Formats: sequence, structure tokens, C-alpha cells
Amino acid sequence: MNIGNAARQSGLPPNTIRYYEDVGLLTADRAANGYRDYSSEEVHRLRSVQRSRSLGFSVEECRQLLSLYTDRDRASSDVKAIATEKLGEIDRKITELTGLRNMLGHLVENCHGDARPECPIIDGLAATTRRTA
Amino acid sequence: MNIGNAARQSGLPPNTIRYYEDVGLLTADRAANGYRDYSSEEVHRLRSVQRSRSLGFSVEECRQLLSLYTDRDRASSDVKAIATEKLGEIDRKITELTGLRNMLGHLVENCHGDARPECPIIDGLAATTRRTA
DNA sequence: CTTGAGCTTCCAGTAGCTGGAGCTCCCATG
DNA sequence: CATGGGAGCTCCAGCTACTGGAAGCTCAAG
Repeated sequence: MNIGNAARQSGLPPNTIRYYEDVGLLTADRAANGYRDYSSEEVHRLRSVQRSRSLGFSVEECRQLLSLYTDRDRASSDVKAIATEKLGEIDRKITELTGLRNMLGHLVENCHGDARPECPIIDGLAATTRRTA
Repeated sequence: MNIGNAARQSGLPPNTIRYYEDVGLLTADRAANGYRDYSSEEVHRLRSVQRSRSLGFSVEECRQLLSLYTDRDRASSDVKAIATEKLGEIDRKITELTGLRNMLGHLVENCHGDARPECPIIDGLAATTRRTA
């Protein structure tokens, strides 16, 4: 599969995929004509990076996450340590997103949606933010 | 409160806070000596930006999110539209994080944590990724 | 009144793309 | 078989969002 197809399937622009290759996040086979050639496994890796990046993980963190299910030579204790660390971050992110979600959910439910600049929930938000702090 | 204190309370480095001021994401009062002076409200805004950025929202999106509970002159319909749009994104992020969480959770639970390079779950991960695709 | 931590501005550098120029390649159509 | 267009290639410049450091000012403690 060439890069355009891989791009569509992974949700990443071709240039970004090339960039990830440049920085060693992934490798691509080359066809006889010099075109990059992606297996479906590599496309899954691409998707995984796309997802992780959009969730606020750095490229370095993506590298770690990828290594969890790619480096079969890696010791299990290593896998466990990294996975556990990332789990903590993920749980924190989920908690924070859920808080944000609730806040915006209230906003949507309680606002009138008309042109009136009065939104009863907005006043509560500072307090909400304060509680989370 | 001066910038160092605001930095500790918001989790953002001072230079980043100054940068956010440069790009107009927030404003800071100035004390007589020229030092920036932050109210607790502004610290909450900082925390909110820190959180949103770490969750993969761009600075522009943070600007929108901030405006939801700051611009009291904004029409409610506007607030509702933006909030609804962001809600969708947040739900998607939560779903993806939950998927990632489950994957890593299995990894941690089922790996031995010793030096053996055999981790029974790793084989399943490609399939998991495939299912999510 | 000095010392040092913390503040100021400004500027250079880095991470992570993004878009474009200038080229080649492939394939469908005339 | 030629040819036009869409997709690939490399390389490079530019952008976003910081990050770190220099050079200088401020303030509280000793």
C-alpha cells in the first residue's frame, strides 16, 4: 500500500507520515519504483500514533507506547513498568476530560441556545474550576 | 500573586505563561514594580489552559474553551454551538483513551513483570488495534 | 549594602509539523 | 505510442508552541 492510501487509513497527512519516518518512529518498505510501501501492520502503528498524538502524548511517548507492542525482545518487566506509568497518565487524562465533559455538558444543557447573553451555568464555572483546583 | 507562584499553582512554566500572554490567551495585571500580578481567577484560567493543552487541544481551541466561561457578552447560541462541538471531540478522546487504557491494563495484568520476554497479551494487541480501526 | 532568588524583556533554538518547489512515476485516454 | 494528470519522491522554508538563556532590574534577608 502506498503512502496516500496509508494516509487515508491512518488519518495522518502523507507529509506527517514521512516526518515520522525521518525521526525514526516507524520504517517503510520501498517498492521497486522507490515508493514507500506500507503493510497493514504499519498502518495500525500509524493509526496508533495518530490517536496518541491527538490525546496529548509527545512523539517520544508514542515511541514508548509503540515499543510496548512491537519490541518482542524487550523484557516483560520493562513493558510492565512503561505500561504502568502510561496507565497513570491515561487515567489522569480521562479524569480531566471527564471533568471538562461534565462542565461543557452542563453548559449545553442549561443554556438557552438563543441570542440572550445570559447563561445561568457560566456563573457556576468559576466555582467548578476552583473545586477542581 | 506573582508569576512564580502562579506557575506552581497552574503547573505551567513561567516562560509559557508569558508566551500565552504574548499571544493574547490571557492578560495579567502589573504591580507597581512592573511584575505581573495574577488573581486567583487568572490562575484558574491558567490551570484550565494547562489541562486542555495536555489533553491535545490547540492554543486556538483553548482560546475558544476559555471564551465559553469568560465572554459574558457572547450570545448563548454561540456558547452552545462551541460547547457542543467540543463535547464531541472530548467524547471521542475519552473513548480513545479508554481503549488505550484497556489495552495497557491488560498488558499490565497479564504480563509477568519478570525478565521473560514472553508477554501473552502482546500478540493480541495487533488484533485489538485492528478491531478499533 | 551586598547577595541571591525572582522578576523583567528580548532573542535564539527546538519539536512537530505543514506546504510548496521541482522532479519522477504510473496509468488512462486519444 | 504519446501525453496529461494525479500521486509519489526529496528538500527546504515557514509555522506553532514552546524552551532556555543573556542581560538587567527588584526585593527581602543577613
